[in-house]
Amino acid sequence: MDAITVLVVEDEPEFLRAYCEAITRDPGLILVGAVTTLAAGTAVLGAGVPDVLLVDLGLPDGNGADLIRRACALRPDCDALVVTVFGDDAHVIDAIEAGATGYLLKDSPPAELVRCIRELRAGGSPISPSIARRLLARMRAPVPEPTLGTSPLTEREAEILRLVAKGLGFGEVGATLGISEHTVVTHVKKIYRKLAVHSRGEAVFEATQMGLLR
Amino acid sequence: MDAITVLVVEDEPEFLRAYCEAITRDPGLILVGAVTTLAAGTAVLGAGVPDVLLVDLGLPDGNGADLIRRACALRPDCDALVVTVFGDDAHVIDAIEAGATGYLLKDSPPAELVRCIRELRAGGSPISPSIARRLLARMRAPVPEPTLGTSPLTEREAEILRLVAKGLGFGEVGATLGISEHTVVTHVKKIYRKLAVHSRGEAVFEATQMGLLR
DNA sequence: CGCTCCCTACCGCATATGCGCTAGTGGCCT
DNA sequence: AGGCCACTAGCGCATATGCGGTAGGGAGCG
Repeated sequence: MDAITVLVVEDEPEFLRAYCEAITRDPGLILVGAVTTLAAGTAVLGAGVPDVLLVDLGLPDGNGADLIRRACALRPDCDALVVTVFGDDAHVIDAIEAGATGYLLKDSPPAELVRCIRELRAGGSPISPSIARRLLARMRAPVPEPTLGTSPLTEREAEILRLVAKGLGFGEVGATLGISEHTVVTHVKKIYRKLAVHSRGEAVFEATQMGLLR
Repeated sequence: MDAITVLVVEDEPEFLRAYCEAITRDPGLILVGAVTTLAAGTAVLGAGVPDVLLVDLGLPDGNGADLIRRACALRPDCDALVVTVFGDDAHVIDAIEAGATGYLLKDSPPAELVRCIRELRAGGSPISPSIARRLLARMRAPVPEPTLGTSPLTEREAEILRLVAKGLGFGEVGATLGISEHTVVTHVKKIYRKLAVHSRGEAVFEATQMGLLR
C-alpha cells in the first residue's frame, strides 16, 4: 500500500502543529502541505490534490467547505476529513454536500486522527458520534407518511388528481377509472375549490407541494 | 451516573455469548436480558424497555428493525444499537428509520461494543465507518442543486413554467414577464416538446419531479 | 328519520389550451 | 459570412378546460 498524502488546512496554530506532528510521525502518511488559509489551500490544490484533505471549516478567509468542493471537483476520489468545532446542522450538512467523507469534532486526540485518515482511505467514513446522531435524526425525518387522512382531498379525488398530473385528459381519466368523463369533471371542480386553484397546473403544483402525489 | 440497562437480541450463540460477557464484565452496565428471537425480545420489552437495545437485524423469526420500532414507541429515549452483518443500504435505512441510534457491523470487538454503548447514552451515535460512508453518499445525493445548466429547459422557459405552475394563464404570464401572450404560447409549446408532455398538468408534474420548480 | 358527505352523472357555454406554421431579431460559434 | 439557437410575435382552428347549475344513490350519524 502506498503512503497516504495529506494536506492540512487549519488556522489555529496549536491544532495545526498537533496535526502535523501526528501525521509526520506516522510512516504511512506523507504531509504534503500545511496551510492556514483558504487561499493558500486552494493554491496547493492547484499543484496537485492529495489523497486526504484535512480541513477546518472556520478559516479566516472563507469556508473550508469550498475547499472541499474544489478538491472533489479536481479529484473525485480524494477524501476530505473535516475537523472542526462546529457541530451544528448547517455546517455539517454543508460540508457533507460539499463532499466531505469524514467529520470529526475537535475533541478527538491526534492519535485518533491518523486512525481516521487510514479509515478514510479504506473506504470508511469516521464521524464523531454526536455528529452521527444529528445525521441519523435528519435521515429519519424525511419520511413522515404520505398523509392520507389529513389531506383535504378525498381518496377518490386524490386518485383523479394523480392521473390528471400524469397528463391524462378528463376523458382518459374517466376511462381509466371506469367512470364518466362528466364525473371526472365534477371531481376536478371540487378539487379546485378545495385547493383554491383554477387550473390543472396550479392544482398539480399545490398537490405536489403538499405531498399528495406519490 | 446510574448503570445502563441493556437487552441483547442476537440469534448467533457465539456472538450472543461474547456480547453478554463483555456487558456483564463492565460494572457500569446491567444485562437485563439476552434472547435469540424477535418474539422473545418483544416479550421482554413488554416487561420494561432497557436503556439500550443491542439487536441483530437478521433474526430467525423476523426483522430486528421491528423490535426497534416497538422499543422506540414504548420508550422514545431508549437507544437501539444495531450489530449486524448487513451493510447494504436497504437494511441500514430500514433500521435507521425504525429508530436505531447506532449501527455497527459484526467486525467490531466486544470491547468496542461497551464503549459504543456508553457513547450512545452520552448522546452520540457510533456508526461503523463503512456504513457511515454509505449514509454520507445518500445524504449528498438528494440535493444536487437545481442544476440550471443540465436542465433541458431554457432559463426563460423555466421561468414561464414556474408561472404556469402557479396557475397563471398564458396572458397573465405574458403580462408578468412583459411579453406577448403569443410569445408565451410559443415558449410553452417548446417546453411541451422538450418534456414530451401534452398538457399543463403533465408539464408541471414532470418539472417538479425534475426539481425545476424552486 | 332527516342531515351531511361522497361518488356518480349530465347540460350549456365562454374561454383557455394545444398544435401547426411562419418569421424577424440578436447572440454565439465556426 | 453563414449556421444554430433562444426569444420574440403572430394566425387559425379543433378541442379541452373551467364553471355554473341540477340530481340520484349510498353510507354514516344524531
